[in-house]
Amino acid sequence: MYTIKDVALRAGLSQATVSRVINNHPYVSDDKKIAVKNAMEELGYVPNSSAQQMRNVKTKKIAVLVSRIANPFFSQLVDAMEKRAATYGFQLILCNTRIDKAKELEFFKLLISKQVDGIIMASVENHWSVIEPYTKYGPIIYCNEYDPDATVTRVRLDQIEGGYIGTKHLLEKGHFKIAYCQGNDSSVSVNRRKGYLKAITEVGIEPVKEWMFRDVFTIEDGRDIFRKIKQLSKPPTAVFSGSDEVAAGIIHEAKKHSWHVPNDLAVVGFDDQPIAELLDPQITTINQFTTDIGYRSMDVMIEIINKTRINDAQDIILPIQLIERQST
Amino acid sequence: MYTIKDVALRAGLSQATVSRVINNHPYVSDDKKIAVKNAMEELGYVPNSSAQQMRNVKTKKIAVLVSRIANPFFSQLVDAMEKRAATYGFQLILCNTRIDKAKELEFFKLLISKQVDGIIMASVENHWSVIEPYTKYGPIIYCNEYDPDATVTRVRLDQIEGGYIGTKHLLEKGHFKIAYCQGNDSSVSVNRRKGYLKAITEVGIEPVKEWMFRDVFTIEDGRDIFRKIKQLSKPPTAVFSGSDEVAAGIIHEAKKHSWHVPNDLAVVGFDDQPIAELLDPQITTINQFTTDIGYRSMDVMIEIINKTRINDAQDIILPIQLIERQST
DNA sequence: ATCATGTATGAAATCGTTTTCATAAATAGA
DNA sequence: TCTATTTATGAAAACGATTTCATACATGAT
Repeated sequence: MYTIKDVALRAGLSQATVSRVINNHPYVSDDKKIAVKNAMEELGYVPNSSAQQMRNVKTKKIAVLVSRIANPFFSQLVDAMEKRAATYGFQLILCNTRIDKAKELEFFKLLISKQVDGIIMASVENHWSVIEPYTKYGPIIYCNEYDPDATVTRVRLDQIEGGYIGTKHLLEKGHFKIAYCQGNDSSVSVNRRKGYLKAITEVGIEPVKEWMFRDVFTIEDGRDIFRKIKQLSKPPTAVFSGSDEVAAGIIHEAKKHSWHVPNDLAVVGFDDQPIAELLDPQITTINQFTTDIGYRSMDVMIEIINKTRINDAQDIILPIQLIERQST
Repeated sequence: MYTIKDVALRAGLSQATVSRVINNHPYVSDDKKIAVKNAMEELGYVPNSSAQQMRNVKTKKIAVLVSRIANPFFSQLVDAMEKRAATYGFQLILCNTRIDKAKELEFFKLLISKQVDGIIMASVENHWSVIEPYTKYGPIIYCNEYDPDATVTRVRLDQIEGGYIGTKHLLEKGHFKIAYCQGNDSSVSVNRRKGYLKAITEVGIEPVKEWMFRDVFTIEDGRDIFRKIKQLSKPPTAVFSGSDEVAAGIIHEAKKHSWHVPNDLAVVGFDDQPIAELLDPQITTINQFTTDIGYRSMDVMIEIINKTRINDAQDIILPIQLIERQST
């Protein structure tokens, strides 16, 4: 394992000069520059990152918090983030919080101990008041999560609008009994519900408690939802589900019980995942332009790290779009 | 930002004693131990990782190379790896090689510059002879990739068997004209093809060049394959596709062109992804037990890092299983 | 009482870089 | 020609931890 000392020795120069070449500082003559580069090449020398970081060089690492990378929405999002990060020479540290508050907090240690230059929170479990103290250790931004209290940049979609246009679409299709599924009480869910409620109350419909489902995340959860709906004395005729996975579960189970989608039950998904187009019937869904959110969040984070942008309480809102297919 | 010096000052002790408490070394009296812990607590002190790593403390980070995290097989695999890594206090650095040899080599710098304790290669682009020189900088293992030359631990599935049982299944269903799809020439693809060829030649069938498709990865590629098959003067009656995504593309496009699956065209997938169960018809596929490969690889890597296992040319082979559904 | 051993602590060296400071040579301006 | 500035280089300090070395006090055996 070679150090800068070895390179200096081999080039017949001082460590300082080698360091200057590495960080291409001015005032190094061309011949020495070449001598150093040759020595580095010959030894296969790569600077020890820990030593560099001790001198306040950036780690070029960014932690990305997601609840679970196996969720296609997140894996697509992270894929986009990684792609953009790589073009700037940054690495991603993958942090699965698994919807666990304590686990989420643990990851902030990466910032305190200077293992990362910043944190992108693509999922957030804790309230802002508990996250805020960590901001003094480095930049934290929100991605796809919205907390009005958070005094940092929030790259996100208008989830209220998402809930609104999805529900509105069902209303226009003639449905008045619309169920609503959500995961946990994240800002995303809360805002989508606001949109849903806005749409139905606009036309004078009261929300029905039995049609509001919580903690619905997976395909299997979707199947459960269908079974529950089927057992209701007054079942809804449409469901606004929180994701395409849930929608797929509902639709698949409905077919198994010989319900016709959309005639017996209309279903709206969310995310426009590949599966939405493949299922029979194809799923009407809401496109979140995942790749764009990923790119944009990473751009913002890198700008903040490079100090070409300040991290204030600012919303960057990206568009959202209904894609009508066969499930409604 | 507090340092060990601040903690020492506050506790009225030396840095050495504080360090001893952090690394719980023996020979520290209980009262001082408590004093140090209180001081650390009060200041919210977390040791600077770079400084620790300078003294050869482990980084507790492992790089995972995959071709693309958005591929559900990889995101599931990485999810499992992260879960297991977290229980040992390790973080994952996500490296998307995007099937690029140069990009793959870049990631080895993480090892040379001591930013990670080891590398798990869940995809490999370069030949072993170019990877081998990096092994002197730290442990590298293969996961789900098989290179007989590689003199490191390889956690993998018997892909020859996978290709064999999938093809055999089609033969038993009465198909003799079986097409074969693969991605690039990775060890996985090469071995599966061996299994495919073994199965057909066993019953005296000659491989047909027009039925061997390459560079097939995505749902869209699957659709292409169907269109190509449809145009053939002598089309196959069955396809062994490289993944459930490809299978889904083929099946979906076939339905669109009013071909009946499996009567007009039988399709075998690979991976047993969620989609395999949701599609109509459901996809007959081969289960790779992704979670198990992830867990096992991470166990092996951590054992090697902890020096409780040596990293020799050893194969750890996990089982593989055919799941018969409706597409065959 | 004396010596060996085990326990407890701190001063200072160390890890591999970057940066400051000092100094010397080269160039430019008068 | 003389001074001021720019260019070029190296010695040594600094970053924040861990570890070695030295030292001192207890304890126990003789």
